[in-house]
Parts: sequence; C-alpha cells; structure tokens
Amino acid sequence: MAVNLTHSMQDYLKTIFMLTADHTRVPTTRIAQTLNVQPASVTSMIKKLADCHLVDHQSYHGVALTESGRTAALEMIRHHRLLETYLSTALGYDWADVHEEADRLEHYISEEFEDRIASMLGNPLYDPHGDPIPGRDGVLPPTPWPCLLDVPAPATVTIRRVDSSQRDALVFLSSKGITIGTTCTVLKTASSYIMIDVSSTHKTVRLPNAIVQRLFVDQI
Amino acid sequence: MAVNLTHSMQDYLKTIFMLTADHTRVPTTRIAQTLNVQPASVTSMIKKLADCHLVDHQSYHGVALTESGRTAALEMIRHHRLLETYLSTALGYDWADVHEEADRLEHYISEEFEDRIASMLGNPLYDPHGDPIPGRDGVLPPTPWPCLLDVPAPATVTIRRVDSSQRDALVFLSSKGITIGTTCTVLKTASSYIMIDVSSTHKTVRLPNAIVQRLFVDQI
DNA sequence: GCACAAATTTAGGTATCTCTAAAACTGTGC
DNA sequence: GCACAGTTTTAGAGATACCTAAATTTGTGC
Repeated sequence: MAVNLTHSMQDYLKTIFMLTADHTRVPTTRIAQTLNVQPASVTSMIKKLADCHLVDHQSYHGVALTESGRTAALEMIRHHRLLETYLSTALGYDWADVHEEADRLEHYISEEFEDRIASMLGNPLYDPHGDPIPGRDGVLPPTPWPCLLDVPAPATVTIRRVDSSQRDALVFLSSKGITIGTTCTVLKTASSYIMIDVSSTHKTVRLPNAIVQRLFVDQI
Repeated sequence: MAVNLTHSMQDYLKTIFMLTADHTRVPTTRIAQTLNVQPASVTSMIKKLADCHLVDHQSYHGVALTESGRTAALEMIRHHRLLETYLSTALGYDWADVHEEADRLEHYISEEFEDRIASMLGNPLYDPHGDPIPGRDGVLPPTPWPCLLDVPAPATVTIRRVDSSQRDALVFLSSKGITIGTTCTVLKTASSYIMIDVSSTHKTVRLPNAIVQRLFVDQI
C-alpha cells in the first residue's frame, strides 16, 4: 500500500488528477498528450500504478485515481503550487515562468523545504495563477469563480484565477496589465471576443475567446 | 564536446573534483565509496565520461578531470554551494541540514534560479561552511586558512571554514556555539585533542583531533 | 449486426545506471 | 622475479521508463 513513488509515477498521478474533471475517467490518449509520451508508454505505467492500487484501470475504458492515488497527487500539486508561489513572491519570477521551474523541482524538495516556504509565505491558499493550494491535509481551498465567458456585459469583475496551461496566454495577459486581482469592466460581448476596460491602466483591451475562457472572475 | 550531462554524470564529475586534492589522480574505489556504488559501476561510468572527454582515464591508474570536466564540475559545485547558502540564509536551515537538500536540488535548478538566488544573496563568495563558491566564470575564491591542527597554542583564531563532510561534526560544533566567524583562543594542545575558549560563550571546550582537523582558521 | 476508424494494449527493443561474479592487472614482499 | 593481496575491469543481468510496430478492442455508421 505505502509505496515509494518514482518521479514518473508522481508525474502520471498529478496529470491524471488534473485531467479528472467532474469524476470522469481519463483516457490513455489524454495522458499521453499531456505528458508528451506515446500511448503505449502510458498503458505500461498505468499498469504499474494499478499494481500499487493508486489508480483504477479498466482496460480500454480509461483510468481514475483511487483515494491513495488522489492523496499522492495532491501532495505533488501542493509542492508544485507552493513552489510557483515561492518563485513568484520571493524570487521575483514572472508568472509565465514559474511553471517550468516548479515542474522540475517539485519532485525533489523535502517536507522540510515545503514547510519552510509555506510558512514563509504565510500558508497561502492560492498560487500566482489563482489555483488552489492543497493543505497538508489534502484539502483544496474553494474556487467558486465563474468563467468570464459566462458573464454577460455590462459587468465589472475582479480576476481571481487564470488557466495557466498555455504560457502564451499568461504572457499576453501580463503584457496588457491583467493579473490576479485586476479589476475590469466588460464593455461588449461578441461571438468570438469581448472588449474590456482594465481599471488599473484605463485601457480598453480586446480579449479573444481563447483567452476569455481561461479567466475566472468575481462579479462586483 | 558539448554534451548533455545526465544527473549521474554530474554527480560523478562533482565527486571526482572534490576528491582531487593537489593534482593527484582519483582511484576508482574512492569514487565508489563516496557515491555508495560498486567499483564496477564506477568503471563503466568513467568510461562514459572519458568518451565525452570529461575525464582522462588510464586503466588501473585512476581518473582525472579534463578542463571541460572541471568546468562542468565547478558549475555543479556552484549550484550546490549557492543552494546551501540560500537554504541557510533565506530559509533558516541549520548548517548541518543544508547539504542533503542541496545535493538533491542542485541538478534541477535553472540558470535563472541560480542567478536569482545569487544576486538575492549578494553574490556570496563562501557558503555556510566557509567553502568557496565558484563564480559563473568558474573561478574559486581563495581559501588561505591553515588547519587549526597546525596552529600552536597559545593563539587566538577566527573560524573561517569547516570541513562539512561529516554531519556529526557540524552538529557537535554548533552545539558548542562554534560556527563560521566564531573567535576562540587555543589554551592547550595535547596529542589527541585541544582545549579552546569560545569567546562568544565564554566557555572552555575540549575538541578531539577528529574535529580539530576539520577546522580552518585565521590567526589574529 | 457488421465493417471500419480510432483508441488501447501487447510484444519486443533501446538507453541509462546499477548490481554480482569472475577475470585481469598492479605493485609489494620476499 | 614471482606469488599474492588488493584493485580494477569485464561480462552478464536487472530495473525503470521510454519507443515503434503489430494486435486487439471499442463503438459508430450504415
């Protein structure tokens, strides 16, 4: 039951967790795409994870995390998001650059390191992209914010979370002065974009839907 | 020539550098002991390093770093010692605990991470044990301090460097209030120990030679 | 229900780094 | 100058995690 997880097993568990939206099973191909490996490699790793009772695998019908798999995944995600927060807050990294560094380091930091950066940061609940940081107990802080795509104009909103999976989107947003906590007013909703006014810069910005669907906001 | 070094290759190069005192060649067995692997494993890795022109290997007569091997080793040592300094200074680690954490992380930090912690620390020249931190150019700051074993009583000295290879010695020294910068007076030199007075604590401490030989000092 | 495309798994192979056991070499002691 | 102990290398094998290519399974379209 209590297994020593290899670096790769941790990566797979984390990936499966992130791809598990609303209790659906995750197909092999999705994991392969996300990790940039061949589907055949995923199958063999999944077999190994299933042997350790970390995932439930039904041949040809995808995979889901077990309770212990979920716990292990959340521990990696805690490492990752604490590192992102630390790199951003303490070392001045740009929010577009924290992911890559954290992805490498998350496998190698000790519990002591984790504790020290967590308490130095004041045990933050959210990372620089607004993603929730699991507690040591594995509990995820809430993320109740709706997608900006679903907010009808006119509306004034505060950015709470950004889907960080596309680096380009992060670079684009910060070039427009948009980050977590930024307040904007939605001026117009078109079919493929929206127009917003960014309150801190007093500029009007056109956001294509590809970006809008990555923003999650508080309505004011 | 410009090769992608694996994690293991980096470990071997660093080890060979550290075992290379005064231009002697390093025997296979010493490397094996230091890295906790079998001599046969060392031989095969050495072969690989020699293929990449990182070491000069003469069968049955040990190994020495080439110029490019030395450069690569110094880069790892820079990572390691900057990390040790950072863990100690910025995260409050005890000097006995920095080594293990740095040893894992040193392989995975980026040049950006290195640069950021270095400048945050003010580009330090020495790590928490007084070991010199190579510059980005590979130049090692000087370590001119004689071993305390060679300093005759009576003498007043400042601790400048501690051989950090034995964790126990570090724990012992800090328990006695002795660290880098501590000033002591040598009261008596016996054959297997010395007696010193630690100026900050006003206490007399008996140091066995096993410890004394690990201390390097400035005479005042 | 059957054919077919897409998804998935199996089979077999590569690379890295390790191990044990056996063979080869070195240099010292006589 | 030779035997022998200790060191080092070679040979062969295991673990991890990846790959490609070939088989298998699934479920949709007709």
